[in-house]
Amino acid sequence: MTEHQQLRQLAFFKELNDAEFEQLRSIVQVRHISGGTVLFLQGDPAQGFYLLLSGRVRIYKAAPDGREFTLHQIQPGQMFAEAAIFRGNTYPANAIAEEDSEVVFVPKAEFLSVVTKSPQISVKIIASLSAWLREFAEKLENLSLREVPQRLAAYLLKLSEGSGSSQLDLPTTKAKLASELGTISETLSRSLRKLIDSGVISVDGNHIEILDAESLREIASGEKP
Amino acid sequence: MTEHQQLRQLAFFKELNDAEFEQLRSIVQVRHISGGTVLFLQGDPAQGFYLLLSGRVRIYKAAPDGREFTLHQIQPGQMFAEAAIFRGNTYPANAIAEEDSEVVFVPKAEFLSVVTKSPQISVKIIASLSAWLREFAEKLENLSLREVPQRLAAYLLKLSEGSGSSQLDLPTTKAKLASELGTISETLSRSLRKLIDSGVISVDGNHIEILDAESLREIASGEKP
DNA sequence: CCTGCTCTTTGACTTAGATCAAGGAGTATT
DNA sequence: AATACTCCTTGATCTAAGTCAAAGAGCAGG
Repeated sequence: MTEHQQLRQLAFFKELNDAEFEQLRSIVQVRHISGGTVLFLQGDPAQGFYLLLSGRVRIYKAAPDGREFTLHQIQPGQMFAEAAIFRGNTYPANAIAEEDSEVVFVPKAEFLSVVTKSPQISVKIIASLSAWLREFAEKLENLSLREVPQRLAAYLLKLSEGSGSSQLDLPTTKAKLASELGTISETLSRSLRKLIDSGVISVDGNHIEILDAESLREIASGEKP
Repeated sequence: MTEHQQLRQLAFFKELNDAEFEQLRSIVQVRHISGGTVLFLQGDPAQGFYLLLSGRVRIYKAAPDGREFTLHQIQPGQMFAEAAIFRGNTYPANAIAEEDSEVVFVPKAEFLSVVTKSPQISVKIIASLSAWLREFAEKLENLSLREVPQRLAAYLLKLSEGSGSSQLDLPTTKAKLASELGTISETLSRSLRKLIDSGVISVDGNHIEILDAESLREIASGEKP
């Protein structure tokens, strides 16, 4: 597949006409990022935003003592850091490639001149920002109003709904998952153990099977302590 | 001031030409909301978004047991619930008028047909969503990586920067502030007491004076325990 | 196969902050 | 001025979850 085709397939570019597409294509860069590379750090001047083509990128906040909170795991096809170029002049979080990845980098200045003329692109941006917002609102709700076992149960249910199966594979290490749930690996480990011991799930490495979806739902909704 | 003038002054409408303004004006409704009225609840079908003209509206998440977390206090001139009409079909949180308020309600369907044609409006929406996103990211960082005294110190500093003075007035009750900081009034009360006892601030009702901004900054950044 | 990794689990302990309970303190209502 | 509010503070516990420490489990490289 040529780079042209690869770009054209992205949801972001799909609904553009050829002229708009060529205009954007001329300003973007495809970058190959090796696993472990930091794309940007919180506070860096925001010079553009990204679209993930392949691989995995993690967006996270970090505390001075090394603790981290994962805001989002970017999936191929998603854009990220788009808010940074519209408000404030710095990235509001850190981004790291968790494995070898390909990204499209869209420089800020050139993009802004395109976006003000193209309602189609604006709508894409708006949709993406809205999705982020919804996810963040949910994460805020989780952190402030729900405890770890509840968050874990909700996370597992969501994963299994996504795959449409009671079998699921954790997309990351458990340590990373803990950081996404706003806790640490030890606490996650204990929460998983509780679920295992009460017969709700079974765990083999990163593979999990939901044995009692009903109970899991009750735990997620807070009905079950 | 006529309603026409009042609307025209809103940042949201300011940069539109007369034709665009009239088009929008014909679809929006100005509503008078008395204090304590719930505008919408999480899960309600999203029929439109709002602009706050006057008064105060609080956006919050609620737990079944009555606990609440305040996502945002809307200030006059700001829009809210705009994400709801672009992604998902329900409001993702609750909204309540904290005092008598005037809002502009913009119905979803009519607005969507306007937005796809107007890059100016799109950019307004994008800017607002980006601002929300930044704030939510900061709140997530606070909840997951910082403890209550740190959050409180950062909040006070922000307020005083906003007013450009070491004197400041809390915009809400302390109970509401606690809910915004992700804690409860008892804990907030104790955190304030610690700051008072160490001579960093003085408190008289809802009025606070920052006596030692340097220490407050150190507490906010986590240098000082 | 051993050695040294990283990731994970489990146990013992500590702690920030929530909960429960009891008063104040200010303000409005009668 | 007495009553009844709402809001706030303080004290005494309780508990979820973080910290510290150690050991198991799986893997990669020599």
